[in-house]
Amino acid sequence: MRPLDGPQAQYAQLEGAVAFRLFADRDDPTMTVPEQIAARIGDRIIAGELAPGARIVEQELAAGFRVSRGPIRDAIRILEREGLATIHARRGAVVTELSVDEVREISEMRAALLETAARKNAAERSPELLAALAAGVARLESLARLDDDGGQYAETVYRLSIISARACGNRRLARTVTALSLQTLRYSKLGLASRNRRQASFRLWKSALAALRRGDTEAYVSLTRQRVEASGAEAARALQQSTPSPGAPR
Amino acid sequence: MRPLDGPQAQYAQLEGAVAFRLFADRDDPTMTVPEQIAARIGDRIIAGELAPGARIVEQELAAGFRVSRGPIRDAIRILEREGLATIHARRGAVVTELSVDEVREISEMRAALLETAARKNAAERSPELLAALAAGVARLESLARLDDDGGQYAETVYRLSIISARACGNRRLARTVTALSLQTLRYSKLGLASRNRRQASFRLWKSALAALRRGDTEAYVSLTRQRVEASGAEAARALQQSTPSPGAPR
DNA sequence: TCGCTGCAGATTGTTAACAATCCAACTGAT
DNA sequence: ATCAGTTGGATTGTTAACAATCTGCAGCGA
Repeated sequence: MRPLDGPQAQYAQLEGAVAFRLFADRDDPTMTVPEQIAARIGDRIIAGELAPGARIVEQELAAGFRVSRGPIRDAIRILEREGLATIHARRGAVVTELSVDEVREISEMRAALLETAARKNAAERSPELLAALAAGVARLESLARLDDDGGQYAETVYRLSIISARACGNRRLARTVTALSLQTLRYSKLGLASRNRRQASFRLWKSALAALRRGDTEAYVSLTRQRVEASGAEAARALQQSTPSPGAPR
Repeated sequence: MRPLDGPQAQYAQLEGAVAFRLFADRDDPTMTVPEQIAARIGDRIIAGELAPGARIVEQELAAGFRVSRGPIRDAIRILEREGLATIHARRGAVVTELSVDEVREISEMRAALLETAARKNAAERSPELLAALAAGVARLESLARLDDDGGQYAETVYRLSIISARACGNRRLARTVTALSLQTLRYSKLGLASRNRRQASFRLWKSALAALRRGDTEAYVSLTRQRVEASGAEAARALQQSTPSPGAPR
């Protein structure tokens, strides 16, 4: 973790690539220091470097980023708003740890919102969206065959969902879908770890794209809902299996 | 605005009734000081005491609540998360001012989420929910006839929406619906200012309740979506009329 | 009159020290 | 051995002072 350049760079930019940012598309081109710090910590959470349940200690981060605890506190609030951190009053923050039920809840919300987006997408059928989806689905096809942990596939699905949400024109809906997807991305990767799962997922995407191409709104909407629900169910199943059942004897 | 009792009451409760709190149903029974302050400021925003666009100055609030700027900053972040305040980096915070388009965006999200909730409600048809809805709709009937500004009617509708969202069992969805509804409540009141509008709204509620009672899921879901969309459209229309058209001649 | 420049006050952002709280280990009695 | 009470260290919450930034306006020149 690279520190800031010094106290004189109070409002300066933190260097380093920042992926997966929720509010990266904001009007503001200049991110504040707490926002940049939140972005860097968020990246580490998504990458799995900071495991779910891990404590987030203000002093440690302050030392790491060479700032005082004030901006760090701000950054933690931002992470909480994005759902990546959970603050327990007077007991500190931890990396958010989702239960199986919470993964299902998030999936249900994603389905509702992405269905709305899909219906608007189908009504508009903009060439830009079709091109972006086609490119993404092509990428999915090759990634589905790959023999890795499914991380790249899951990230591509994540990006495609956001493209679809953004294209519907409802910025607030897009932000919410992004936040929800980001929270479950860690768990979606688990659900897409096997090649079979990825290929089943890919078939749904392929059918959905075909439906959108031929202007079959109802089929596109229905397939979109199906693939969101399937992805959520897979993530929940994988999470349940990875967790040693809490009530099991011995 | 009543100040805190003094520095020794650092973690004490702020006195005074707090209505319309978003996170009131939290696990934590003890609210932190910034949360209580945010709740009090939020109340003033909802009540219209702080108008949309009004500046929120840290020093003023700090003096009013007799705390330093730290907790006030925290409170403003909470209000931002709830959508009631908008922070402009290094330029301070203002009471969120929604555009007509933003009201429509929020309405669209509410429709998507409340439709999902309605479907689950209809599948379960719990006696508790039916009773709560019946009581609320009865209250709507009498309020629809009243000759006031529609504030009470709008607040009852707000509460009914939340009851429905909570009953579906998805806590996250309920929180989001609550936040969205809270943001538009100020504008919904405008849309329900005339008795005719309230009576049209009431007819939709009455039909929806009847559909739920007789187990007609599709009708209940469809009527729920209709009433959310109608309410959003009314709010947007009222907001547009109340705003002197920005591009008007002269 | 209009636009530019550079102060000055107001306000936000940051810091470091102090206060309050939590948690876990220790104590001692039953 | 178990459990209530106590104590100390780690950590969060708060404060007040200082630094950086923004905004409006006076002054100046064209």
